[in-house]
Amino acid sequence: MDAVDEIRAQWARERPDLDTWPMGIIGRFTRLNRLIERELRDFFARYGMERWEFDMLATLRRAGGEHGLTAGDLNKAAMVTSGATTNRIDRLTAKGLVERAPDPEDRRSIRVRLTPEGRRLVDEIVGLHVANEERFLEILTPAERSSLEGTLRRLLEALGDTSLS
Amino acid sequence: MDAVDEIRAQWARERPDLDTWPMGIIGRFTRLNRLIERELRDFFARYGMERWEFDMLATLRRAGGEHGLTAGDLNKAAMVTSGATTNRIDRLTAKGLVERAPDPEDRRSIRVRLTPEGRRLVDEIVGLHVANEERFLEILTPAERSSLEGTLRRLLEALGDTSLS
DNA sequence: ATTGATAATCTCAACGTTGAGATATCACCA
DNA sequence: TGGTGATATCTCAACGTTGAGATTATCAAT
Repeated sequence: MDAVDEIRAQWARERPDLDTWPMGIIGRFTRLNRLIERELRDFFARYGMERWEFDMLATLRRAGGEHGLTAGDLNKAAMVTSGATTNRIDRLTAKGLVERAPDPEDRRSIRVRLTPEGRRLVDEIVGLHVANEERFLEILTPAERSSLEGTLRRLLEALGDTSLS
Repeated sequence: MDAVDEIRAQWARERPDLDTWPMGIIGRFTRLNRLIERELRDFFARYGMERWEFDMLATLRRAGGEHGLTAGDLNKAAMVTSGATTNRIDRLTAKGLVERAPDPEDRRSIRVRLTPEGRRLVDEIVGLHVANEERFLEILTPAERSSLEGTLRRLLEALGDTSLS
């Protein structure tokens, strides 16, 4: 019996004509996400970071290469508007964690690269971040983890989330 | 192969020492949630509503009773701060969908009640909302749905999401 | 080469939430 | 009964995102 069971019981009492089964899944996605977001925020706060800061550094780090990513790439990865990305690049630049460079292939674009300090920071934290995420999932058996992952992947594919770009 | 598989492949290339399996689940929660949020926003926009408006009306509707809920109850249900709730009650009041009434038992509190128009509106939309949510899940078999729901419930219970209050 | 359409980034006003503080009320106990 | 700490709501300045628009550069086609 969790909060979503309570919500569905309320609906069953007030609107017995409705079958609210989809809330049993989508409502739980929503709540789970909020709880995880809160935990992640607390986690990154311990390192003096906001979540979006880690996300941007991690996006750059895992992309690899010497040339960094364009502002547009970072837009898409973070799923925010271009104004927000400009602002975020400005702030990480002020912190000395990334830097802008001209894009040699397209003068409309810029390249955003990790500084050595930015790279050091993300490499230090990413392992701790994964270990922290493991905490939330440790009550699941290996079989449950694998089944859950497979189901989520199928849902994402069905919704068209098939590519980073 | 979805976006999360790509992300994990990037990490495997750049940091082969890391086992990023938790991202296979938590990363998918995050992305699934964002996609569902976008769909729900579009859905409610078709009825001239924001998602928070429906959520507040639905919270009041399923609670039942004549007396409505206090502002604090609505705070907790929406997981926002009291300032945001004051603002939202103001706006729904201006639209004629809810009304404030004094709380007979506690003069610090207020009671927020659906107006007849608010109740009519939420009763009209909630069925369509559930049908819309079904769309996202229709590719799952009944067995998968039930297994997924059970796993999510266990995760929520483990994270302490056991009550609405 | 020129033109027009498309694309990438930045700018900025408008908007909603946050978080801290103010006010009023309540519950409890000395 | 009066006092103290807790609680409920509202207020408001600060902040970050959005969405539209401006600017500059590129591409496609002639």
